[in-house]
Amino acid sequence: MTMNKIEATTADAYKLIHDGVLALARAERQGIRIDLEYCEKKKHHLTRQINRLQKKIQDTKFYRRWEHIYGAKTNVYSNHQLSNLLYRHMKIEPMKTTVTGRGSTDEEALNRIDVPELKLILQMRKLSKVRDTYLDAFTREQHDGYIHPSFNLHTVRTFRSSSDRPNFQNIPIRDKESMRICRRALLPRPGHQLMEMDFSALEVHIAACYCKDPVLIHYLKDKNSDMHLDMAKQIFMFDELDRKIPIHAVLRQAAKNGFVFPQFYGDYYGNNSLYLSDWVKLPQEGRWKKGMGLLLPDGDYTSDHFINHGIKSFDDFTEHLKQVEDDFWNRRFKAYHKWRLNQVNQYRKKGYLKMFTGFTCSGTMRRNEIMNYPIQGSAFHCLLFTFIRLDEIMREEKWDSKLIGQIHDCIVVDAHPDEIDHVEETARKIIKEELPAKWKWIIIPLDISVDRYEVDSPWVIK
DNA sequence: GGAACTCGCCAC
DNA sequence: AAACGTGGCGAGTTCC
Repeated sequence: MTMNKIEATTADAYKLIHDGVLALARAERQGIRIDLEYCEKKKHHLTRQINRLQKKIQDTKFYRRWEHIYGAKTNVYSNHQLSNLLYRHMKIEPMKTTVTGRGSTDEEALNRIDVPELKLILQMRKLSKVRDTYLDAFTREQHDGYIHPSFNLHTVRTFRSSSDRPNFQNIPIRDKESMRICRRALLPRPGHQLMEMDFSALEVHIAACYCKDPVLIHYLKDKNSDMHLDMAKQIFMFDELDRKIPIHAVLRQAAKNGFVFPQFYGDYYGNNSLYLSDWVKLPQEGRWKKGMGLLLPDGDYTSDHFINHGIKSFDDFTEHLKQVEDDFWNRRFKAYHKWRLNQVNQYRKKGYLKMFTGFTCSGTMRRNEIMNYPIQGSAFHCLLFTFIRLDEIMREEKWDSKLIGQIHDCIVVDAHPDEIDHVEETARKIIKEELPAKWKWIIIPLDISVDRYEVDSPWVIK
């Protein structure tokens, strides 16, 4: 068989890293402006809130029981102590254990225990996370009002990037309150505005480039098709769903986060079943009774709907998802499945994996790692190339706008308002023209979505 | 008193 | 048979 010469070499990979390091170093030197005064004020404010919560906890019977065991060593931040208190002294059955076999005290576990004081502990954890991991890091790492996060290209097994001091790649966004508090601290330069350019579903597009699964390609190319909605129909057994209707969109979201993505990462129906039954608020033991769970599009409760379709318990639901999974890989995405099996076989034969971008993954890998590394790495390399080219053009054309960071599939720009349209156009051109010209293996058009923040306003989503 | 580990939790 | 990929980081704990 003749080699289809679309794959890059190790030398190409080296060049990408070399150019990438330089481009990222320039972004590091620019830095991100922070609102120091806000950070200090907010830290004080959070400290007062945390202290109030701590006092409230210390005023309870629960705390006195804790103190009875640990005396002067009692510490409400100690999960070790909390675990002993709940699972040894109070003899509560742990819902799950940590890797070392202790009863877990994470958010999910605490939420299942009917002790009101645990809500206060969780609230304290959330506030101290924001204060200690983010605001405190910003003020500690800042110099003249700018932080300069490092972007590393030499630390990650998949040849993705990482970021540290401070980590720019894990600033809260999902939780609205944490997002507001942390991102309020990050500002554009005076007269500028922040903008983000996100690749849309980048990893899935790259996965499709690797496996060339016609069904997956169709889902990505055809705007009228919707993979997550189709999976929601199958999982929740509806003939028709419309993503524009809120409750339908909720089921779509559940299918996406509770089935499709985990499956792509190598998860299996057993975990999907736990996640999804929890999502629709149905119990994981016993027979389901009428009137349980969320209200569904057809006006029935989830349990009624499922019972009508022959699913009468959590075990039935798990069995259903087992069939959905089987259909997912052996019918719907059978070419993707075949590619995954082939990846594993190739690795077993050769002892390493080669990415389309020229990188070699070697060392011992588990099955899921084998299937994920090339996709994750190559996806990031699309971003890195775009970042390098933007940086070059920015310097050539002497933009006042500055690249300031990158979050795996998203580029963050501190943009001058007069240039912002041009920045976006330039990025689109790179992605639509240069990238597929450089890498012929990109057989599905990539796209970006752009978010613009207001002039002189922080990085807060309305 | 510091290194290494555990746990939890933030992002993609 | 088993079963979710990649990171960084802070606080608590344990080890030396």
